[in-house]
Amino acid sequence: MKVLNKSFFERDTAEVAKDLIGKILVRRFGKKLASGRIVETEAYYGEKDPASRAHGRKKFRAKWKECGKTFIYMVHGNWLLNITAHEKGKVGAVLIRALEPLKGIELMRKNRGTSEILDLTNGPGKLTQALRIDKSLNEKSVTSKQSEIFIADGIKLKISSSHRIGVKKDLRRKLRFFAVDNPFVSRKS
DNA sequence: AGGAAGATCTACT
DNA sequence: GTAGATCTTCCTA
Repeated sequence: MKVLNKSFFERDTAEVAKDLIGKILVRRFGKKLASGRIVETEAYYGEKDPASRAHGRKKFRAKWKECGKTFIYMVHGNWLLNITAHEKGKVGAVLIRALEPLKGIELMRKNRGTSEILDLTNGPGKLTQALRIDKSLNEKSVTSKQSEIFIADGIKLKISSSHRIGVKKDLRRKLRFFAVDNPFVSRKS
């Protein structure tokens, strides 16, 4: 299993978001691993993006400086998982919106309290529940196999794009990317 | 103290 | 498929 290195994340945020489709998100529990294929992402920019957490907030902009790190925060009672990714001198992060469960499915079932596989990780708040991701994993590097959370190379999937979901003030650009015809994508269009 | 935030679940038409 | 309650942390007053 090949782990993505830091340079992968040091590119334009939307490019990284698109390229993350088909990659494998791995969660380490000591020696045990749980994993899922990334099938849906969204790109968030900094000051020019009104929907971004970094918008108008110096504190976050400073934290986003380094690429390839987790950025986790709570919205409506759900933890959402982002990975910082941007070109040098810019600001941006990629939100992981949905996974296709690969390993550790039993564990995910337990964490989610449902046996329905399609319902385990088909949403940003759901996948963090399934993989037990919360604030304690904030600002961890995802570029090392030893990390509690990291991203490995995967396969190429057919990708489509759309506008972001749930944001009040979206940009004109389409910044959501998802795998075509994958049942784990949270929404069709 | 109050409200907003990248959502989810349930209960209906 | 839509509508409403509820979820928990952080930011602003």
